[in-house]
Amino acid sequence: MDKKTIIRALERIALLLELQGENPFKVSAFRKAAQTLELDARSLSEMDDPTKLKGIGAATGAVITDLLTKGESSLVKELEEKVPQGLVEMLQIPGMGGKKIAKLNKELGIETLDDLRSACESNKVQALAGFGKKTEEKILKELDQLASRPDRYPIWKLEPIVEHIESLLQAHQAVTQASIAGSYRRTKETSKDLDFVIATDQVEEVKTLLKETLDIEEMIADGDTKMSVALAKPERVDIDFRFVKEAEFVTTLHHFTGSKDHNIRMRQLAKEKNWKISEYGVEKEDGSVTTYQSEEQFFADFGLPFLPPAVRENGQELDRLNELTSLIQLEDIVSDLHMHTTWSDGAHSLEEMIEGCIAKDYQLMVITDHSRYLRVANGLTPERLKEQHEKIKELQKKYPSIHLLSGTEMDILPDGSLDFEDELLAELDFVIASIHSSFSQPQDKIMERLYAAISNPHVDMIAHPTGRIVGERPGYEPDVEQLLQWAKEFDKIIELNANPYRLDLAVNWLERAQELGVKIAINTDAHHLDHLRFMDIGVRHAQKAWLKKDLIVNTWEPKKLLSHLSRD
DNA sequence: GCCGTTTTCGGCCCGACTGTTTTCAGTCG
Repeated sequence: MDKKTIIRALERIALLLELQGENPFKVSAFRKAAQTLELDARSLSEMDDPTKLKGIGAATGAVITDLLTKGESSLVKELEEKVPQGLVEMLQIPGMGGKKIAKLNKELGIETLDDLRSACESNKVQALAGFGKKTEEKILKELDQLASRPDRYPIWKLEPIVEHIESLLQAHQAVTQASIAGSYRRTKETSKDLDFVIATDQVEEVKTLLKETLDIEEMIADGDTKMSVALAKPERVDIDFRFVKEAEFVTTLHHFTGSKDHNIRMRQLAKEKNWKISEYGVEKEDGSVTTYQSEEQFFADFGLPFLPPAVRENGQELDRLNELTSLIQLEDIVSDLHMHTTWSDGAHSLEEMIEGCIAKDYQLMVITDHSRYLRVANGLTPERLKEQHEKIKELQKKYPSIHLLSGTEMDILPDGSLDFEDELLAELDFVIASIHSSFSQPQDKIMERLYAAISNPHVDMIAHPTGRIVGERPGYEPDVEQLLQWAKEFDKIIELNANPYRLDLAVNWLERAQELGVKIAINTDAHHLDHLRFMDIGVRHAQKAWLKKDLIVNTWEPKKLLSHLSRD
């Protein structure tokens, strides 16, 4: 019996209880018990008695004991028999929660989505107390859209929408401050919807601007302090706008940035002081309400250092305050080790990329155009690579303020060989190896290719280690644990590719890399000058894994990095 | 269902909006 099975059982119970219309506090007690186990760093065998944990009581403890001794839970079994499977899907319908679903099931015998549709079509639903004509119409409409709507959107699809709306708001005279909030601000790799917090005294004007400018498919809610819309284009994504007074902006931003678990911990902290946090400020013991100029001030009022949005995830960040000083920050980054130019498939010349990196105050950069195998990307032949190497040497004289390194992003070929000879690799300052082809090979073949690269003494780094595209494709699915072990063994760098399409490695693997002490580079893989800004997203992604700056080689002074690279 | 160094009962984070109601329940974040 492993911990995951127990966690899933407790969550399943919570879900089934919810669908029975049970007391929400009872439901959340099972969810909390699941979370208690989840957040405990220990494995099941390392705990003396999981039923003694805070948040686990008689009922949840019995489930755990059941699973440990009998391998199954009688409560799960009982509920599975009692609650029709079809009800679970109904929770995906906006506006439908446990209470309503339970009522539909109890009063009308509805068990499936099809049952629900026909009950609505024959107007049986609007006859129920608490339901009405509008609810019935809405259910029918949502049922039609259910299959076609993705439940989460990847960060790279949302980014242009966020940029557009932020610039729209910032340009409007009635808006004093505006910011994205929610999971997007916390740099989750996917988000369910977008949340904006807007400080203004002229709510109607701002609402009008948004209504007229955005391509809105549906108004979901339209109140004095909140407007919710479903965007039609470029994605059918839901967006919430919260309107507040200037003074309340910071507490509202904090509130809607979340996460929910972070807010719960903050509210508990407030309660210990007899304070109360709401989006409108912090109510002190004497009833006065404090508002803040910045989130730094807000946290400082609780005696806390600033917690970057990216770490405000499960509440445990408040137990890791001593790690914040070593946490990677954008200002720590002094180099970018992976980028392309017009020599292969980049959009800008060597000089333009160099000037772009100088503008970022970098002390070191590596030009890493593709190798010859990647014909679609105009990959460099050995001759052109040598020519580029000479050119970079010349440019170094012209740009003394930054260390220019000559590198390559060399393909690991489908047969496991490398695209360049060792002799040529030995001449380069920095060698990246990566996979761009034959993703569907079996895992052992993929691992054979990766081993050939990582064990080669001239290879310095493996780029985008899994080849995934967030929300789009899983990549070539290597055995990442094994890859990290090899990286440790051969002392090679593993990339965190900061391009929002990739964010490769994912957070859980970055945590594992740090555990093993594997060196990491955060690189933009820029194919365009504008892509150099991805460093920010990459750093925030790294923060989600609590990566310490010492482990990240592009925080290192050029001297330290160069000595590491020339170690052999 | 779980918790308690003011509590073994009465809270549980808190507030906005909608739709159904004539004062509020349910849902959502």
